[in-house]
Amino acid sequence: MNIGDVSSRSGLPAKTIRYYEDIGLIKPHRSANGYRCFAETDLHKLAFLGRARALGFTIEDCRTLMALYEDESRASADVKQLALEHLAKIEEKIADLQAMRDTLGELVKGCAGDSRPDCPILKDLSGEV
Amino acid sequence: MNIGDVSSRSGLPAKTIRYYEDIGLIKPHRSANGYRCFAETDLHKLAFLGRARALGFTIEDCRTLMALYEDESRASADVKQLALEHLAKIEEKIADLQAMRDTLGELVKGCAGDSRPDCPILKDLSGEV
DNA sequence: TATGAGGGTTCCAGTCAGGGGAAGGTCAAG
DNA sequence: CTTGACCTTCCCCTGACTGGAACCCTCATA
Repeated sequence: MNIGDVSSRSGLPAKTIRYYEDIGLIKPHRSANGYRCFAETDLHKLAFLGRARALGFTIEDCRTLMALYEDESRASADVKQLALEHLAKIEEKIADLQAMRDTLGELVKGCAGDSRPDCPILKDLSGEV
Repeated sequence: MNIGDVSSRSGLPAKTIRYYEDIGLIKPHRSANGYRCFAETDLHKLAFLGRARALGFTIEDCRTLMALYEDESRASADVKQLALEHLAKIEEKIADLQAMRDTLGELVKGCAGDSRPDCPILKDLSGEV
């Protein structure tokens, strides 16, 4: 397969696939004309990466996950720990964003949103509380 | 005030303050020795920026917000619109993260986390569903 | 007077995960 | 033979800083 085929079959942009080769996540062969030549296993890896990235794992996490996946003697505890750490980061981000949303929501609620200059949002930002 | 003073009084790192000058958000004067020389109004602006950034506004949003703040004839509707758009982005991010959390949470729940290799997390990532 | 600590300055490079686009090689169809 | 769709490498760009090098300024102390 050429890169266009893997791209459409994996859903990943060609740029992303080249980048993943660049950082050593995949190692496709080359055809005589210099084109990348992907096997089914490469496609499988790319799909794996796409799903892991969609769950928010970092590239380095993905590298570790792939290594675990390929290691038949892995302990599921190692996978679970990585997932739990990632889950904790997600929870933290959610909490941060919710705090922003709550504060901002309150400010928006108090703002008339008309043609007058008086505005509690700016008032809060400027520190006049 | 020197940059160290504004840094501790605003809570922003000196690096960040220099960066804000670089991109034109503030324009402190200079002393004879070349040091930045901050007035109270600069400190006030930096505090404004710090609060806006803490609410997740982008730098460009902050630029707009500051301009609105300094424009006495602004309409609060403009501020409110900016805030509402930002709020919508926050909501979207929260929803994305919650979807990740839910999926990942399910996978983690199903993983024994022991010394055996069998792992539903890797199974899901590899597409064997 | 030297010197050392603790400010300050500029500039360059790196972060993360790719995206945009230029310049050029390859291949199948008309 | 040319056109158009692919493919290649290469370099710069993103946001919002952060780290570090190399150098300057000021003051207190030995």
